[in-house]
Amino acid sequence: METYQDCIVFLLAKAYQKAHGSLKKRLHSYGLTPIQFLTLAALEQQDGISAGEIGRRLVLDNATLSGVLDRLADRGWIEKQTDLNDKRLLRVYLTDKAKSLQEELGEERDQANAEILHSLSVEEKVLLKRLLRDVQA
Amino acid sequence: METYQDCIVFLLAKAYQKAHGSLKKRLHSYGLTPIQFLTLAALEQQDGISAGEIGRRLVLDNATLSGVLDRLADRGWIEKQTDLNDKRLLRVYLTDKAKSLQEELGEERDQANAEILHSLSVEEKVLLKRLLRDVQA
DNA sequence: CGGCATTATTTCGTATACGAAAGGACATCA
DNA sequence: TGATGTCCTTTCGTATACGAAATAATGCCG
Repeated sequence: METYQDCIVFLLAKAYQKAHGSLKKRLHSYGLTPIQFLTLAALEQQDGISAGEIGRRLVLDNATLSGVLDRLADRGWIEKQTDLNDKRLLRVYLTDKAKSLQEELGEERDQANAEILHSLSVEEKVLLKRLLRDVQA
Repeated sequence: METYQDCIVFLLAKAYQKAHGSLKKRLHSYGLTPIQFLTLAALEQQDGISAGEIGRRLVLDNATLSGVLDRLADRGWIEKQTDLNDKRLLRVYLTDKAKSLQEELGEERDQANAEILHSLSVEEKVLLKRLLRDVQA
């Protein structure tokens, strides 16, 4: 008989739960959540993109992102700015604070990744990432 | 340079997001969410276990489970009953409605699992499940 | 040019998540 | 037996998620 333990939704949920918790702890002292961190990471790749564009890249609902950006702005990580040519667009820019902590945060992310995957071999780590990408696609 | 796309937290989040959405759609006509479904599945393995025991098995926070059980009870899927020998324990029982829909729901779960993993070979499906269990451990 | 579909964002309602505190019940030990 | 500590559950505050409705701005078509 199939049980909930075999359900891929359960397995993914629990693996994500653990991974999320691991990164969350490492970011706690910065006052950032994993999602807020990912939002900053998207902006590091391309600063000034719009809210909608961030949502597309991170596959985040606009409704969710709206609150995330509010909190990031409140705490001085980003600045929101309406595009002058198209006033529908909300452009988002990293602040100096965010830029100066970029490297430190990257190290926390690397350490979290290592911690989460510590029980896997190098080949398994690569394989898992590929399989997860295949599932998403 | 490492990017957010390589971050295991991101990959797990997005794979989970997709899997969760797939099961969610299939359960929608029953008025159940994936978590509520998993809670019923845990009770199918052992009816009458306590709220805390469900939380341990599903690795769900008690605070979360409290609301989940409320909604399941409101909608007639379970019955809550305080243990007479230890009044701290809240024992949870499936209703006839839940039992009668058990098989149907199992089929929805199987179809969701198949849909989520359709791009993987049989070996890859097995492998992914093992890797996810290793990550959790 | 004016009406209207389209696009971008926010707001709302509901449902997880989770740390922490609160509350009641049990157990133990002096 | 009574004080204390522990266990179980709920409540509270905050942060995702997401469908759907609301709002605002743009673009296009007649």
